[in-house]
Amino acid sequence: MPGVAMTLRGIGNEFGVSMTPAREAVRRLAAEGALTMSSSGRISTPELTNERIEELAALRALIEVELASRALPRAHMALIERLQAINGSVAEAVAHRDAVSYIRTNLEFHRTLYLRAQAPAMLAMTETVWLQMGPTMRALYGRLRRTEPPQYHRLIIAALRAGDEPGLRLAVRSDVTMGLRMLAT
Amino acid sequence: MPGVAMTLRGIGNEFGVSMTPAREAVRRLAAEGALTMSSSGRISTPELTNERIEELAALRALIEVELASRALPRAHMALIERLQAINGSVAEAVAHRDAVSYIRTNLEFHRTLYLRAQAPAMLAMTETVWLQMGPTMRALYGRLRRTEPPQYHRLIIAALRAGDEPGLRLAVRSDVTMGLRMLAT
DNA sequence: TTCGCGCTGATGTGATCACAAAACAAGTAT
DNA sequence: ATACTTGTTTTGTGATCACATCAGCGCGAA
Repeated sequence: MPGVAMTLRGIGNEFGVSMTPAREAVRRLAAEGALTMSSSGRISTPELTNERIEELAALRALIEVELASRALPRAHMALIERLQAINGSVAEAVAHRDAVSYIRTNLEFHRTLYLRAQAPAMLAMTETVWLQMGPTMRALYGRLRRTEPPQYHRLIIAALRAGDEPGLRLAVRSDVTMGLRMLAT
Repeated sequence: MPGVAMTLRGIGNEFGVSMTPAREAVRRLAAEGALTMSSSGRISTPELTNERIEELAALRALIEVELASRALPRAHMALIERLQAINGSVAEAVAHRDAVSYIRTNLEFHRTLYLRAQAPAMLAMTETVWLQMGPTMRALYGRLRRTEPPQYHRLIIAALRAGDEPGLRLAVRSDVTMGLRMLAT
């Protein structure tokens, strides 16, 4: 949950290692914004303000639209079929109201598409943004009551199949901003 | 220089500390892409391929244009004058053929503008990109022989003064892509 | 001369410890 | 009842050490 505090010794014990590896993992995650370190070094999951959520959503929209656009010329039939299969898992997670599984499969859908863009630096940046939103997404999707799968995923697949670049950009932008608009209170 | 290897003990000695703080700093920089770690853990500065440079330039163009656009409504006279002063330092660095000073003042110009956007996550992403290009920029600007200061900085300032948002976007995009086009061989 | 092999030195990793600082709790005074 | 203070516990930091592993180098054979 956002704001939860953790200790290095606790993390080390949880994973059966000493403080040293726990420290390195925490410092790295903190550098990526996935964890927050207070001035005195205390560790906690980040609590995002609404402005921060809006900013991260804007970053996602910027970078992921570009990634999708770069992936489009390389998107063959096999990829589209994989995306459809993953989308089935997303729908299943939504039906079961499994927030964690929904987040995982949803991001896998996006990552599978973006991998085709052959742009590792952009993908890494996007995944950093995802990581920063992790606790907040989990907390808010958990209390969310929905049964319909994400509509924009179908639009993304349709645009890929048609080779429609403007349509793809719009679909990805809509999927990202709509998915996050419900996060901001 | 890109590709130069470093050791934890060497870094620790250089800064008068033990291996532990050196390790944490290196791991963090590696997580941000500012350093490269081989599969066996050896540390070196990154050697960027041309594709990587193009990708990072595209990221800069995407995010920095957005940052400039967000800073525009908040750009008052005092900020524009600060930018002009910094631009004078940039011109001075170019005249003295001081590559390091040029990179520093050039980035300070951009950062000063983007700070007004009130978008810390975007600024952090941009600075991460800068960090990744650091060694490459230094190596290639060092051998560069130029005497004229960056032309697009004047365009940025003019667009800010006129409140011209499309012009500002174009000027920033041009400054970023032109400045990096000379990096790709 | 060149390729392969074994060895030695160097390097990163993880554990443990001492220490300082911060957080917490309890007790007391107002 | 509340606020302040003091003592105790917890927590992160940095240093040091043992160890496994890898890179580099020299030696020898084809």
